[in-house]
Amino acid sequence: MTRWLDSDEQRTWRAYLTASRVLMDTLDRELQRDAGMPHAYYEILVQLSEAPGRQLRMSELAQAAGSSRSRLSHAVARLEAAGWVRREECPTDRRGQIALLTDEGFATLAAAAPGHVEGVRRHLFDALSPAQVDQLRRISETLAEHLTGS
Amino acid sequence: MTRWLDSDEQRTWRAYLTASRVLMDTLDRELQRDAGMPHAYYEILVQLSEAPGRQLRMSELAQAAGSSRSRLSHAVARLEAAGWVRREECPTDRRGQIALLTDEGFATLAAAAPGHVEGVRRHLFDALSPAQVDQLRRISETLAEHLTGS
DNA sequence: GCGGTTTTGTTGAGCGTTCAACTACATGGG
DNA sequence: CCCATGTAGTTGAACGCTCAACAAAACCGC
Repeated sequence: MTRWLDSDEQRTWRAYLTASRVLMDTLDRELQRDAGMPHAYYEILVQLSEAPGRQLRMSELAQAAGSSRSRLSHAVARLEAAGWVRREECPTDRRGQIALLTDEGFATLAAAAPGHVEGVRRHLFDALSPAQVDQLRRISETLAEHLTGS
Repeated sequence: MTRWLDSDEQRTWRAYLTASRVLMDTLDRELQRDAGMPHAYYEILVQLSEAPGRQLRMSELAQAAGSSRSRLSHAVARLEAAGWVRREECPTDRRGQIALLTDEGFATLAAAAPGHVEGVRRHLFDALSPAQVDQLRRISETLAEHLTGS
């Protein structure tokens, strides 16, 4: 007994798929072009930059950036090679590693941010009315809660 | 003169990022587990299944599935190896290739569809009110038009 | 404390995507 | 007709992600 989508739902799903794919692809390409990093790496740098002391345990960083531990491990290896992040031992847990945003990493992020924010504004917010922005926020928050809850 | 995001916009953007990432990751993982293919490949099969004669020119298929030509080329190579798609020469354009959904491919798609649709319903539509579904449709359609227009 | 379980983080292989380069064919102006 | 330009599709390398396997340390009940 499959609960198929009615035609309204189908239209919604298709539109959502297209819009989110094109939006993400566009922002990802812009970021790669202008800052030399994919959006996932940008997210990691942002999370670190907002953390106290610009540092986080790998697990917390993974959670914050919405990444798997494995993915983060690979990513931080690259970011470390680029000189944007450093790893340190965790004093309270000998298994732990602390990822730390370097000054160079912070500078790179600061240089990339304006262009990226401009892209988000141009490609997303400029197209929507204030009411729609509000709707999108409620929908997204509901959805995020629903998805992480189950 | 960067037009930064105000705190409402920032909250919206973060929520959107999280929700869409988790939603897509979840559906992708389910599809990989249950049907042995990533969501992008599923999309390709769907597009072929809805095309007249279950076939499309590579370029049209790329457009329909929201894929680059290169990506599609690699993907169809895999789908062909799996026996789900066949390639044929195009009679009217000797550069052209026609991708054709095989019976086996159609059967695989038919087997995968109920589970996937159920996932879309559970993870997306079940969380939203009818009004929100309508809002999401309008937002997505506006966005898709805005993005492909520029 | 001891032994099983959980948690933390890494690793390597396999896969999918991107990008640039390339071939082959079509098209249109002179 | 011919050459320049554009279009269709493929290819290989580099890169990022996923998954399963793993080592090391922490935790916990007894």
